[in-house]
Amino acid sequence: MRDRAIPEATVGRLPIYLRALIEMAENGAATISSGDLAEAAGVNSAKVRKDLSYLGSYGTRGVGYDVAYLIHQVRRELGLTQDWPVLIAGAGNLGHALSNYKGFSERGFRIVALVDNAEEKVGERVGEIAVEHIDRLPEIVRREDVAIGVICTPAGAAQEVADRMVAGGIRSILNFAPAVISVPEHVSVRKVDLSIELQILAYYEQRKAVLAAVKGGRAALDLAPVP
Amino acid sequence: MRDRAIPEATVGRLPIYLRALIEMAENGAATISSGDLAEAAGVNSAKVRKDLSYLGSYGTRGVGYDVAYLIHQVRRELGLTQDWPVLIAGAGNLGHALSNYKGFSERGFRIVALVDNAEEKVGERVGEIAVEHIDRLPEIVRREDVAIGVICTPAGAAQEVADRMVAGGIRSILNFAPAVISVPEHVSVRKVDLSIELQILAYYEQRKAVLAAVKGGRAALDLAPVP
DNA sequence: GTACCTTTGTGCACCGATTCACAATCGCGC
DNA sequence: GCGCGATTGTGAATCGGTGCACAAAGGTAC
Repeated sequence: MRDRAIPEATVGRLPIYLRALIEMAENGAATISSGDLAEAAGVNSAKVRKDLSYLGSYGTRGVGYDVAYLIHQVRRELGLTQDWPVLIAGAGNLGHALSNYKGFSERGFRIVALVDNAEEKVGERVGEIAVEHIDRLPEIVRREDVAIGVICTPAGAAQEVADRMVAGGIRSILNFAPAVISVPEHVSVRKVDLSIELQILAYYEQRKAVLAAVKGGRAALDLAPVP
Repeated sequence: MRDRAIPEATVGRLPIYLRALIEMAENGAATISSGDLAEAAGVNSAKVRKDLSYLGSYGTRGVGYDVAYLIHQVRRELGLTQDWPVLIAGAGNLGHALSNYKGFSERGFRIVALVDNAEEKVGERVGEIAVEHIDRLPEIVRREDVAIGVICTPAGAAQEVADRMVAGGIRSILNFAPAVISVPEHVSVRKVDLSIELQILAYYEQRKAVLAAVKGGRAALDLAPVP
C-alpha cells in the first residue's frame, strides 16, 4: 500500500477526517481510534481504517492513531502544507460571500483576487481586496501564481469565464454556476450546484410523503392491489 | 421498470437533465435524443437512457424524447410540481447570499424565512424578507408548512440548529456548515462543504505537480530506481 | 407495404467502493 | 517475558453504478 493514487471516494473523505482530527487535537487528545474518528466523521470504522491505510501504516494496533502525526500526514497527502492562491470570478452575492468566507483562509486557501466583467464593480472593496476587471486575469494569475479558480458567475457566463481561466493558466476550477462547463484534459473541475442539492432533498421529501400515504392505507392500491 | 425507488446516482443527475431540457425547450427544440441530452449534461448517452428509463418508457425509438413531456415527467418525479417553502438559519455572509439566490426561486424553492440567534440581526431586511429570531422557528415552520431547512451557521452552532429544526418539524436539511450533524432516522440531510471541494482540487493539483516532476526525470528515482 | 435509418431500452460484463470478519500486532500489567 | 485486551490492516464477499453492444421498434421515403 505504499504507492500513489488514492481512490476518489477516499480523497473526498480525507478533508472530513482532517477537520475531525483538528478538533480532537484542540481538545487535547493525543491518540484516536478508528472507531472514534469514524463516529466524528459520520462513517463506519472499517472505512476509516481502509482510507487511512492508503496513506501508509500510521496506526498502532491496540492503541489507535497519533492525532498530531496523522494530521500532518493527511495535510501532506492533500497538499495542504502549502498555501493555495485562489481567484474568484463573479462579484455577485455568492462571489462576495465566498471572498469573505473564513473557512477558506483557515485551510490555507488565500483569495488573492475577485474579478468581474462589469466596469461598475471594478474597484469595489470586498474585505481585504478590491474587485478587478476580468481582462486582468492572466496578469493576476501570473503575478500570484494562481492555480485554482472559482466561478461564481451566472450560468450564461460560466463557459466563457472557464475558457479565460484556462487560457490564463489556471489548472483547477471550482464551478458554482449552474452550468456544465467543458475544459481541456489537464484541467480539473469540480462543481457545486446549490439548487441541485435542494432538488434532491425535494425528491426524498416527496418520496417520504408518498410512502407515508401508502402505508396509511388506501393509496396502496396503486402499487399492489389487495386480492 | 415501473416501480418506485430510483438509484441515488440517478436522482443526482435528474436535476442536471432538467436544466438542460429547459434550456432546449427555450431554444425551441421539440424533441431531443439521448445523445444530445448526454452532451448537454456532460455524461454519456447510455447513462441518460438508463436514467430516464427509471421514470418510464417516455422515448420514441428512432426519434428521441419529447422535450416538454420529459420536463414534466422529471419535474413530477423530483417533486418539483409543487412549491417548497424553505427556511434558512444563519444570517451571515452565506445566509444572505443564499436568501438572494435566484436559482432557488426559479426552481420552486421559496425562501420564507431567515432566522438567526443574534438579537442585533433580527429585523434586518434581506431582499423580500426580514431576519427573525431563531426562537420563532417552530412557529414559522407551522405557519408556512416548511419541510426544508438550510443551515448557514458556523460549525459550532450547526448541531444545535439542526436539533431545533428537527424539533420544529423540519424533515430535510441542507447543511453548509463544516460540521457533521446527526439527526433522527426520518430526517434527510445533505451537506455542501465549500472548503472540502477546494481541498479535493488541491489534492489533484498537487498530484499533477508530482507526476509532472516524475515525468520530468530525476524525481522518478523516488518511486522506481533505475537499474 | 416494405426497406432503411435512427434511436431507444436493457441484458450483461466489468469496475470501484463498501463492509465484514479475522489474523496480526501492539501496549500493559503482573 | 508472558498472556490479555484492544485495535489495526487487509483479504474476500458484496453491492451499486457504469458502459458496451445489440435487439426491438418507430418514422420516413418511395
